[in-house]
Amino acid sequence: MNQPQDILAGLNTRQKEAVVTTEGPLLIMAGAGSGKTRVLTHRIAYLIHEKQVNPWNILAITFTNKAASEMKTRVSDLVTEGGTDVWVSTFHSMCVRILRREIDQIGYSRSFTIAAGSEQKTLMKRVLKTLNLDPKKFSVNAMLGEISNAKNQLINDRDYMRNAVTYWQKTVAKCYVEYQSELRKAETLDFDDLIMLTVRLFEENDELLAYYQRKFQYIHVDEYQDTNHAQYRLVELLGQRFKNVCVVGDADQSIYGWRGADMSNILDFEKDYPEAKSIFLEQNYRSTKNILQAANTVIENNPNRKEKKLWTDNQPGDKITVYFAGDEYAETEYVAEQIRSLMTTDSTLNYDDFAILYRTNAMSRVMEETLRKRRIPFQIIGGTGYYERKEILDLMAYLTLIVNPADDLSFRRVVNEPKRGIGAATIDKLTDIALMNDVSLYEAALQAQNTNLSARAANNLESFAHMIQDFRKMTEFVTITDLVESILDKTGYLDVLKKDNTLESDARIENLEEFYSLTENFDRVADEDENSLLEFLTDLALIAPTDDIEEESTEVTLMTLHSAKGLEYPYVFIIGVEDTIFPLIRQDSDEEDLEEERRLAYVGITRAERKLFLTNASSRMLYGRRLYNRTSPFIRELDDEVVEIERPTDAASYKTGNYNNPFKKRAISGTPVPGAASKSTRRKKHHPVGVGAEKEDWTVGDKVKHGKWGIGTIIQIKGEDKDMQLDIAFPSEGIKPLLASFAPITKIEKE
DNA sequence: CCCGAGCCCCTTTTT
DNA sequence: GGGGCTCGGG
Repeated sequence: MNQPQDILAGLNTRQKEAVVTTEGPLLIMAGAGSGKTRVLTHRIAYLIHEKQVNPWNILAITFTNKAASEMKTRVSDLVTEGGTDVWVSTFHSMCVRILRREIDQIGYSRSFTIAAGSEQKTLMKRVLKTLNLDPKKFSVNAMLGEISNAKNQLINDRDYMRNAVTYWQKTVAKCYVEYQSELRKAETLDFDDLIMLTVRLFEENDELLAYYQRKFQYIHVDEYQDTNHAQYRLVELLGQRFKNVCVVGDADQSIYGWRGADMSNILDFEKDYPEAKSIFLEQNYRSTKNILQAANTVIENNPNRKEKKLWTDNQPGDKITVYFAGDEYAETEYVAEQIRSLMTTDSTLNYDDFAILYRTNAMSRVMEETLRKRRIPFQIIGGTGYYERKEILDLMAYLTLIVNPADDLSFRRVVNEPKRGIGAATIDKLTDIALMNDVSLYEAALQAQNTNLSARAANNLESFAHMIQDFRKMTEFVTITDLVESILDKTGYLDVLKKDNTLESDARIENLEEFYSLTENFDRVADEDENSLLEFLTDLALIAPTDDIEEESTEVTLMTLHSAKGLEYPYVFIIGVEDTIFPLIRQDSDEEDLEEERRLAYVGITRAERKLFLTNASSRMLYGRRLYNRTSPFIRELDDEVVEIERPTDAASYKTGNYNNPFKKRAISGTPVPGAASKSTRRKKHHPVGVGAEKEDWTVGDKVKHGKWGIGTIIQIKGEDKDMQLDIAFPSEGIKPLLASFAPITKIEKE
């Protein structure tokens, strides 16, 4: 079986070439569905089998943990032994693994914990407060975003401070320094620290770097188009010695720019590695000709793009169905009905042959409702899900504090949860005490008796700290499942919920019980010798939404377009394909953002194997507001010949249907045909109400001045009062849909 | 110190 | 539409 010819069997010429080109830098430009995972796994197998490379000298970096474990399995299937010794992991997991061994060299504890999402926010909120900053001017999100960007650029807090020029930068710098020092004190790293500190570790320690360079003789990076600068640098450092760096990716699928991903990493690979070979995989094995043509014509609208054309030997297949619904309910009904009727027609189909994709998580709710009503089983991937629930976060904070008592973030979260008479005033005092003695809150609490705290408060704190101490001792000899059970019991957490006896508390109890399936799974495979609690928490922190997709389930899968990257389904629905929603346009969106949105559309379209549906609604409720959106330009960009349009047959819903024919060509790209606005929204009296620009009396044709984009013309008015939306054409920016109550605009008086 | 009511905010995508 | 936060009363 395991002969080299088997390893190359079934690969096309280009794929074979990519597999056997093992020495030196290699760029594999792999279009969607061109079999790149196959190439990567076969290449690794080939290295082991044919080139006698030790599995442990091979590194492969994937985008998600799931992709990593799949790759491991597939490599193991191809080689006789050693498949599991290959390092296959995500950047973040790899860095954790390295840091757990080495981070003490740069002064951190090796049992550091990881702060994700909501924890970072909580911390940043406190930072803003301590620095007395107006949260209206400096939002937690903006601040964290800026710091994340800096870290992705390998700029640490001190460098940032040194280089800060503007008031905004100087303020960010202060926050960055404070944020970092809090994390540091808590022996906690955020996601970006994992990469940045690993790079720092290597840059400051030649011997250590040399060790890992010798270890990783063959390096593979998948989804290279979505690497950021820090990750780029990490690969560069590791690959310097052997230069056997093989990167795989597709610039057209670069969709993580907002997260610091830098497409030029892949575009400039040949410059960075002058001796690099490039191989292009352009034959698609996944989709029908029509689907590919749709994908190709859409992506061709991106001006800044390297020419590339996917082709396939597959059948032309069905046309793309574009459906115009009246509102979001009609839209989801249509999707549900299609699934039902397709399954009736073709009995070989299963629910898991269908995926429903959307631009924002918020859009899953109506879809969810409809599917539930129609009794179609489904799973939702990602979103504000399980791991963001209060009770789960509380429980995880307990576990984190137990394993890392220095973690003040977790301490704060659970010290009075459930209520045990330790209020804000007490915590403030304790914080001062801890600060003065240079100890953690936990340590300060252990000795609360010897302080000026009231006897009652001190007692409460001490018994809390002792309880944590006891849990800490337990970890040495009980499973995580037992530990969790003990926490929920001894802290009284479960009791409080039980006594509450409301629908909500029942749900929380259920969620906590679900947590046991995680711990039990982990306990089953846990290594006796390792600090398994720490490992358990690390795994949870690094989990990606798609890691949770149930392979065996027979359910329809709902997820964002981002989450769908790398996946494929016979039938794909993309819902909410409307202007300003997909592409998602925000007030500061620019041309580059639009191109990334288009790449996202490309990713979405190419997920479909057999049949693609694009749906939209002429009116939809979003974030408590009813929006009236035009059809997405992406629909307009499709070739007429690969599309068939469907509209509601039911007269009632047709009434609210989208009157705008998306294929009616526009005078100038982005400028609507005169009269295209529906009658109901065009000429309405807008009475001055509210506080923003909606209190003005606007008419189509009015000239306005925008704070950022200068002078523009109103071309359409939708909704009224606080829901008023103005479409304004700016000479340099094109058309921007603005929510009047937020828009920084003023009317220009006629001269 | 706790809890509830009302107010306010926001509202993209995720390792 | 919904969740987090503040403020005021007990």
